[in-house]
Amino acid sequence: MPVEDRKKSRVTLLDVAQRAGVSRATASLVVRKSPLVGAQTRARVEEAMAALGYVYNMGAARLRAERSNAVGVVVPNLTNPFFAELLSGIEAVIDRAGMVVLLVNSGDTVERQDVLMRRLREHGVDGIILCAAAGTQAGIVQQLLDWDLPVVQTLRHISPELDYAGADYAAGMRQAVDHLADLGHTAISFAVHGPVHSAYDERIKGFGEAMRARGLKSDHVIRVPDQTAQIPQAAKALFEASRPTAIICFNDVIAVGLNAGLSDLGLKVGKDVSLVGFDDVTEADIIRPRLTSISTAPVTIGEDSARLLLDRIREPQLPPRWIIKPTQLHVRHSSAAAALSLGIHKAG
Amino acid sequence: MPVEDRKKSRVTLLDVAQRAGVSRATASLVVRKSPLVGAQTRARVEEAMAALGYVYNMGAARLRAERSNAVGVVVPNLTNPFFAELLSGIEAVIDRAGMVVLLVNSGDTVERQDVLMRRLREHGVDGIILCAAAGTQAGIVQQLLDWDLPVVQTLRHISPELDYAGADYAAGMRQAVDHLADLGHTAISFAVHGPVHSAYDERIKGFGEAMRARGLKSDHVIRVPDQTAQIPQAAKALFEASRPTAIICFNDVIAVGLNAGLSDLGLKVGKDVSLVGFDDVTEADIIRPRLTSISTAPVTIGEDSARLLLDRIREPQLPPRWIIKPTQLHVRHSSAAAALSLGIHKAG
DNA sequence: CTGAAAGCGCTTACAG
DNA sequence: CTGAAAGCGCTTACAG
Repeated sequence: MPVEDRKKSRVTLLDVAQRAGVSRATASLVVRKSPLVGAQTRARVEEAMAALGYVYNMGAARLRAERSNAVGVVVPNLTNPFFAELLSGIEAVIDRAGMVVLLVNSGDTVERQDVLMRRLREHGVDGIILCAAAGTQAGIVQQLLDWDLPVVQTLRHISPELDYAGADYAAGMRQAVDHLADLGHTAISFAVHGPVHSAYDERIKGFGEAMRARGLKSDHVIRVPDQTAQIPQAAKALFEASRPTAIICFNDVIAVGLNAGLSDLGLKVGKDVSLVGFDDVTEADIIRPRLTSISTAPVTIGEDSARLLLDRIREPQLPPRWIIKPTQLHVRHSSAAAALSLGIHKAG
Repeated sequence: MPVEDRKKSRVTLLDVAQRAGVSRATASLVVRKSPLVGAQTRARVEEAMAALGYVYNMGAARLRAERSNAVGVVVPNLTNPFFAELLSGIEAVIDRAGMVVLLVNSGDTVERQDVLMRRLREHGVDGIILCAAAGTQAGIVQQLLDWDLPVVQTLRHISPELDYAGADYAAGMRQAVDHLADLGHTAISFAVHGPVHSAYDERIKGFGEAMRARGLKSDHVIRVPDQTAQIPQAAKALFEASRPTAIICFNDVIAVGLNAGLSDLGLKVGKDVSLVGFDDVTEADIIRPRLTSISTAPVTIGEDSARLLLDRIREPQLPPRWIIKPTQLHVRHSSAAAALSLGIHKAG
């Protein structure tokens, strides 16, 4: 038959009901797996669905039931492998719940984020997992409440009133500092980059407090380029600025870049200078020297945030919950005792 | 007012129309930016929408109009940075079209893929971008035609009847082989892993043909572990098997892993042995030695596949189109003249 | 456990 | 350019 006719003849729940000899309401109950329907009735309906090639129409269901089985996920960036892992955790949990992820990328700008949040809302998502763009104002929370839309914050938080899943970044910095201080390092720099947000602040603050707690100077915080490709070149200036014997990195992207840059300068990482990364991405174990890093388990954070959202959709009145996972120090070969690191002064 | 009431009082197009003093149809035309509406009428309606906090209900629109402004994207894997880049390209184009991405992860199994394709269909997506799970049968195409659902294949193809966006993998292998042969290498191995699909076959075939074209033996194809963390350990066996002076890698993940494994064996990559990667991910330039690699531009492929899908949604009767991008050789420091590579025999 | 009726919020012809 | 009516496919009470 012609295409027109095929389109017209889309099979509906009524068709299924008629073929099965039941009412539309009963067919609807079968689709939704209600226990109210008897076994043989259910079987007849299911057979009819199969025979007719019935496709459930979420759109129609959503219109009546105010439930879309879709959640929005707003990330600031897709190419950073860290966010890909986060997304992977989110997707797995949402998928298991029989729901679907609407993915949007804010590019870390609040304007785009605003447009995209509206778009998600128009699409009727049941809730949103938000890794807020840098600069997002806490005022957004009021808007979200007005919208009556469940939201959980992930990795970055902007308000105590909203659920949050993240890692204990300050504790992670403490682990990094203590590890290096225990190895005898005193001149420790912190290499950072990227936009400023809660996770940034917590790391900066964590670094400062941990350094001071060990009686060390905490003012060696140095920004390196945001562009991955340019990070290696930043190694030189970083040294000339403060002559560190050890460097803690804001993330593993920086660590990998500086590892290259230091080697370009003729320095042996893990001998002349120690390097500690942050995030512990898969790669940390397969670069040389193997990278000592603080793991923040992005997949787990993704799973946590998805579970928080599912709970909140189910029970909107729940008080805000924060799941903050401890970080873990993975010692590998890029960090070593300070005595061995003195060789760095050759580099000047 | 209580929450119940707020929910009830969801503002609809009718509310907007009444406040603006027009009919619902007119308000609908304004929402859809129809040119049929006069400027001052439009202004009145828009003002009413703003005043009332109107939110367009895609679900209702879709029910009537059979258009969801959402496309499904099926990937086999999210944690591989390569797919994240692909996704990034797709998302950018779909976003620019005012549409939204439904993201699902098949885990590279056809069973999951089947479930997820159905789910996307129930959600009423306007089309699907499919990076088919390994083992997907060409029979799926008939199902897709029955479903009347626009689909474009990306990175991997299973049928000539469907649109496809990818890279010329065979040509890429030729570039890699020619580059190494030009440097005087004759004992060249090909390190592969992962599931078997069209892109896999094309690379294997491309390697074999290119080697034979240069009069070289093409049987040194060696599988390394799929698990990234285990790749470095595979370097030793790889050598004992065939004593290559150069290795071409199926992708950069393998190249980075072997780079580490070779260095663990005391071999200098780019001197004792040459290494050529495939994909040219960002990282290729920031590991040491810098990795010679064949770029396949995943972001561009993502953009291409999204554009193909948008075109097909607009014009379903278009003949199938294939966009196959040329690859590019990026020579860096991991590949060098063969004479320098003889030192490898020390490793035995 | 099942049926008849109403309605979710929009768009689509069809008149004017 | 605008209005009144019908209907997309489902679910929700309400009776039985």
